[in-house]
Amino acid sequence: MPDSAPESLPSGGGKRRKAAKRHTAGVKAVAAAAGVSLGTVSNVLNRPEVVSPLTRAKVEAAMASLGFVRNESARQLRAGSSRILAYLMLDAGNPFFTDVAKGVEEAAQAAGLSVFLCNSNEDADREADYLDLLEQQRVQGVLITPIDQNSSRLRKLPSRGTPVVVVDRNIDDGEHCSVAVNDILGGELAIAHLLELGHERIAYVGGPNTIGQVVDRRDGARRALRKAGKPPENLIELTTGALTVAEGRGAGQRLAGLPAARRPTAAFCANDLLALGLLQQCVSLGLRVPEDLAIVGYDDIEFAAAAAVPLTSVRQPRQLLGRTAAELLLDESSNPDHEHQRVTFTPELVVRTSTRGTL
Amino acid sequence: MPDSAPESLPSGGGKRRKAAKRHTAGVKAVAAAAGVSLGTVSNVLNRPEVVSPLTRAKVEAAMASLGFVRNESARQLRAGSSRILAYLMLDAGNPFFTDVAKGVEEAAQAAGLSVFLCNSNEDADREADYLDLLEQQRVQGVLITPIDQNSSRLRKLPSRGTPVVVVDRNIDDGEHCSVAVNDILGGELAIAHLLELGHERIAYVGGPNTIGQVVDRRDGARRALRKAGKPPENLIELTTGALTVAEGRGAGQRLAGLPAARRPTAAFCANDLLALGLLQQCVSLGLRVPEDLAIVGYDDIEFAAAAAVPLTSVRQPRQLLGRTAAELLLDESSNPDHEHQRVTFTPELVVRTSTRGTL
DNA sequence: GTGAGTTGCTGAAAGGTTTCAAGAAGATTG
DNA sequence: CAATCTTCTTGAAACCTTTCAGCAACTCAC
Repeated sequence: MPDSAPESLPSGGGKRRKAAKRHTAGVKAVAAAAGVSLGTVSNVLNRPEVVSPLTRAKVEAAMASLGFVRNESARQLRAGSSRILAYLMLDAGNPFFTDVAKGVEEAAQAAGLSVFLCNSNEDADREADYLDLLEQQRVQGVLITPIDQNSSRLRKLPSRGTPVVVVDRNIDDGEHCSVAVNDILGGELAIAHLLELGHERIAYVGGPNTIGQVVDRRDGARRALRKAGKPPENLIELTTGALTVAEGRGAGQRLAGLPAARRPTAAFCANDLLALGLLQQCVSLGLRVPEDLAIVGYDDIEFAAAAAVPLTSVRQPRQLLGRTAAELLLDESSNPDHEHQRVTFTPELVVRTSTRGTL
Repeated sequence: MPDSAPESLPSGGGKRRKAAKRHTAGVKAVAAAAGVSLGTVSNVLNRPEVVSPLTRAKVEAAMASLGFVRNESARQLRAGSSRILAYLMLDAGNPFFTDVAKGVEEAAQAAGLSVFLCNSNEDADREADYLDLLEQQRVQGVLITPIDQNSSRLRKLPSRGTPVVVVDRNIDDGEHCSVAVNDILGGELAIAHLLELGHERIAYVGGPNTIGQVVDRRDGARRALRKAGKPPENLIELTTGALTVAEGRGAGQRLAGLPAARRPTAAFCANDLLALGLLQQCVSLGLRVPEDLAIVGYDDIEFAAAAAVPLTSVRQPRQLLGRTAAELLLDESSNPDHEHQRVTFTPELVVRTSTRGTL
């Protein structure tokens, strides 16, 4: 990587303490300092209302002066409950998922919980590692957009007491709730739109096929063709290795390299990152969008509207997706009568210049 | 929010268990099942090489059949160490920070640690809450891009044993390492470029001024003017409430509303999100970029190059920033001779159409 | 066949918190 | 003033793991 070299590593400040030793005072020290018992300190922490204002003040003063920091491991070990939710994301670099995360955070905050974000980065091993870790941490629950929805790990968690809600994917194995958007319908909307504009040869850009969304959107595309009475070969599949801008550029290269006669006149991309990369590459190789190649993306991320050619895209209710998922998770972990649910939202096509041309 | 309503909440699968009780087997149960002692099970977990292959197999079989999941709280309480780093981000929705996070994950993975991402979302209260939480969790260390670099909390953590590295900001209080890019220089580069193109009245779009980067980049801008012998009033400050696309659009609205005579001919934005919003709004209001308004962004996120008008931007070594920060943190928590360092990288101007026009 | 060295396993203690039954002190009632 | 309630506080047990000194059994050399 030809990135900037450090300009200076100079002056820096290795002043104080070296490798700091943990020297935190515990409840015991606080109790001694305040002249009360352990139980009382714990009460100040957990049930302030049962302790008299005077003692409480003493204890709080002691905590402040000793710099007491509650040891959450010990708390959780004894109390058995965690105040943390985790959202294991498919790709933290994709604005779609960070918007979903915002919805999750919103719901968690309302319930007084905190959220840890984990990024599997479309890597099944990392996903598995994180699932193990989160289970060992005994988090209150896990939200996940899985790369591998059939992972045995995924199915095992709930039966061992860690609730799991699957986000942006519908799974019906009776073990978790799931919240999704109808991806088949989304694919259908996209292709129906392109067919209506008169396109015949259409590329589908997406991959890998282990990702459920990629498959569903493609199946929706096929369905649209079928409904329109077109042969399935009219959908040309361009498989990518990931759902990223860089892969989109690669696909653009491949597409633009085809002789004009054989080249599709439109491309439907499994997400907006691919679409933006494809768009960028095609434009820079001299193809006109949408005249030479119409492009439809998926997700309608914020950057889609600001692209070189504003992107037609299939919009999903991102924050709502996250919020709903978190609420289901909270219900599962607090409501003894919880029943697993599958919630499905409906996507919506947003038409912009990349298919329709200037108005 | 006029977002899609649930299409169906039907069929769902409330089949199995309701609110699952935690019924995890512990080391004790495993020991009993395998016919060995607690200590041996622990050895299998932590020092597999000291236990004979035969016993190890028995124990592992017992673990598998009981579905043993190690309780990390107990482990950490006793062993005293956590295998987790946290990166507390300023804005998880900003691709710049997710790229930094990638660098962090890379370095952590190489060291066998996991990363939890937290999003303060430019909210000082949330930042404070997360800092408390992470300290209580006794994470191995905290990486943070602070919204409030003078927070007392921030300074207290290291003295209590939680190493902190400040990312994308230089602080010299002798309490932490920090890794940053020279933002003053970055601002200077941007403005020098605009001056060279002949612009006289230049807007600086950014805010709030509690964020260090916003201030430094502005100061760099001022310095460039001074060096060129221009009066400081030539820099017109447009203060925003956050560094987001939406705020950028708002600023665009304000700019475009000015009479052409008083309107700046160029705008330098504190980050690319603002720049993209500004660009989008200005274009949609009929301004031509760069003819009516030249725009320079900051960060050079992946989407900058794919924008309606490819964006001139100040590039920072994002992943390197994260990787370096994580490495410093690891050094701090493992090397007894650790000395705090301030590492500064050098930014680089990437010129594109938004200032230079078509070539 | 004795003593020293290995190897593998054991059992109790420790880590910091929460919980809970029970006690102490003070207030209220008849 | 005894009896009953309240209001606060207490101390020990429990949560699940890791650690470590020590023990048993075996091997090896002389």
